[in-house]
Amino acid sequence: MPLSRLNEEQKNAATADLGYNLIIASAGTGKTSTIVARIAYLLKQGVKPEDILLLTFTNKASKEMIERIANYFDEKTVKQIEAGTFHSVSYRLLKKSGKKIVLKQPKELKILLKSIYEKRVFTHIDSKIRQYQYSYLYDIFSLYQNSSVENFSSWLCKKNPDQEPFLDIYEDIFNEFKELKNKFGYVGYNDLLINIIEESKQNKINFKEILVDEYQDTNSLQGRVIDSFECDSLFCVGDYDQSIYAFNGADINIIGSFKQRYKNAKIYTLNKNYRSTKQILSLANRVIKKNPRIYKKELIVTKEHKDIPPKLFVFEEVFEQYQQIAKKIKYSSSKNEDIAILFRNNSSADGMEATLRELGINCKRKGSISFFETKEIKSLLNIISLMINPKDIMAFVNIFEYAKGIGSVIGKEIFEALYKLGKGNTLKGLIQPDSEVKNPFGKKNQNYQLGLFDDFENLGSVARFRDMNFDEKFLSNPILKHPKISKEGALFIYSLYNFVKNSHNTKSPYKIITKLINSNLYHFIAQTISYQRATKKNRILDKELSEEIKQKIIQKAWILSNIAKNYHDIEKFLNALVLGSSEMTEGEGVNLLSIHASKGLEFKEVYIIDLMDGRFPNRKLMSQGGSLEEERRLFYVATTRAKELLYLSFAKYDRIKKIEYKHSIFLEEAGLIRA
DNA sequence: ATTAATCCAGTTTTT
DNA sequence: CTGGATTAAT
Repeated sequence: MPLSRLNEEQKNAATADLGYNLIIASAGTGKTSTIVARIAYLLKQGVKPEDILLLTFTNKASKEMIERIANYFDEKTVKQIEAGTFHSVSYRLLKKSGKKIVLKQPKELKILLKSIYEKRVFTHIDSKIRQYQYSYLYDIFSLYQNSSVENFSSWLCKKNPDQEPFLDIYEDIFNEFKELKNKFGYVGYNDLLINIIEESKQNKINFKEILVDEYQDTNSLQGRVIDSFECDSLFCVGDYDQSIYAFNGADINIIGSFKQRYKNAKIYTLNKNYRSTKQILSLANRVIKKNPRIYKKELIVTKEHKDIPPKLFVFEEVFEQYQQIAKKIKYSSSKNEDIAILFRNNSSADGMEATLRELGINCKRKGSISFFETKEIKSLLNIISLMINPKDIMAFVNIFEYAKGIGSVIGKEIFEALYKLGKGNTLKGLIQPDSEVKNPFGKKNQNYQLGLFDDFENLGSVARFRDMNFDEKFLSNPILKHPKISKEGALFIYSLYNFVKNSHNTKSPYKIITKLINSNLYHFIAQTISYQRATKKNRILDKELSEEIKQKIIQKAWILSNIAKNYHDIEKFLNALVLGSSEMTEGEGVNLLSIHASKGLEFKEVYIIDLMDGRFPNRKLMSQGGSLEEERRLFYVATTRAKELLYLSFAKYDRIKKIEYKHSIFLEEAGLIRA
């Protein structure tokens, strides 16, 4: 049993009585083992698996813990434990209550917000004060939702009184934003949490115990999610010094005030470090000591052997740094998988990766832009989004980017027309238009005063498409009367029509993607993308190259269809991608990670690179509400990832950006450089 | 007025 | 490489 492997303090925590328990677990003290053991203990005590809720920071973390528990219990039992991130658990619970949910990426919701924002006029009384740009406004609103229950205006006013003149406009924008999200059927990350709080108020969701990993990074909204379940037993595990998500509303006071907030709360502390060598730990502690303390911390080292001191490398130039690190890794005796390169900003990753490649070293990186963000995959996903949610105007307009002669304006007009023809369902409007509606383009007749004719000046004649071999039903769709649709545009709509007709009843994600890949619609899109990419600066299309690119595009599409094989429900498939796609990693070999992404992981050999003042600590962020304490915690997290070998490095000059750098202050605090 | 093409600047951390 | 702004073409 997992309990037998624990030390005394871990065992005490894992077998704590039901109630409000907070476990302060410093880096490397066996936090995961303790959670795993706790769950095993609960199951052994007869708690039903479906009454256990495990909340983790990433889906990967919960998967790993569940797998470890699966070593001791049968699969069926383990599978019933409700586990995942706050967001994915909320999604599943909402889904259980039968709601239809279509998740949207923040990036897309920002575009929606932008369209609302641009209709507003900001007048400046004082020319020095400017309104927030839409993107920042979105972020600040998201931060507000995550950290406060008061209304947005007063929250923002407290935070930045300068913005007072715009508060009413902001308020108005977000009201409309909410309306539109409703209208188009969009749900964002925060909405998941807000909705589950509402839901559990109405229908109480019961758990015997809720376990929360990385408790130091919960924010107020997440805290309210926990409280909304009104659970009598909590098992929260965290470390004050590893709180690194303040930008997302994470509030260390949540962990600090645990005792005040919960009756008869008990606090357990794990002090024995099993991960790192003495010298690595004392370096980490020297730095973190500069931060104010809430709980006392005395780490006890258990690893006495192989105590190699951490080493600092200083380079003249950034690129030289990457090269030398790559070289060092090449001749390292550690396996590539046991090595990690950590950095504060993702911008360090590209240069480092390229240099590693040059020496033939493989590396593993988060699959960020690489796969799901490419046009060929995004267009597929947009089409699928539209199939699930025919009200999805953004997916619709994005798809029509690939239709010649149809931009965002005409795209929207077509959408609105189909919306009318299908009584709220654009796909129905396309394949089975309401015959009552003769002219779906009604909006323009609001301009009587301007002397414009109602409707369009001239509805286009459908006769222009007579020679295109469209089927009769399609040809009779009033949508084709839009005067600005060209033959090519009509052909594109026809291919969408055919695809929808053939697959709107298909439920299996794999089948639907297969149909899509084989459709004219996708060929059209793949063709367009490949032409774009094969067209050089001199505007000449390289036919051979475009054919090659097209094949690659189709190959990628097949990869997506393979991923889809793991799902039976198309809606769940799509939402799972939104909830988890950023966690996917690509490749094998040396781990290339941002410090944020390295949370919870450990490696035998760790390199922390680009330790320059300005970059780390990130001065730009600190000026926007970040803090040196938070940056210091980041440094602490980074150093404590290392088990045996820790290397730190920086460069004095960046040739490309032409910036001279000083070393990071943390290197002084660590005693590696004299001030 | 809308779309398509072209050029330029900028790049934080995550669900 | 992308998002945004500017410009040319329909």
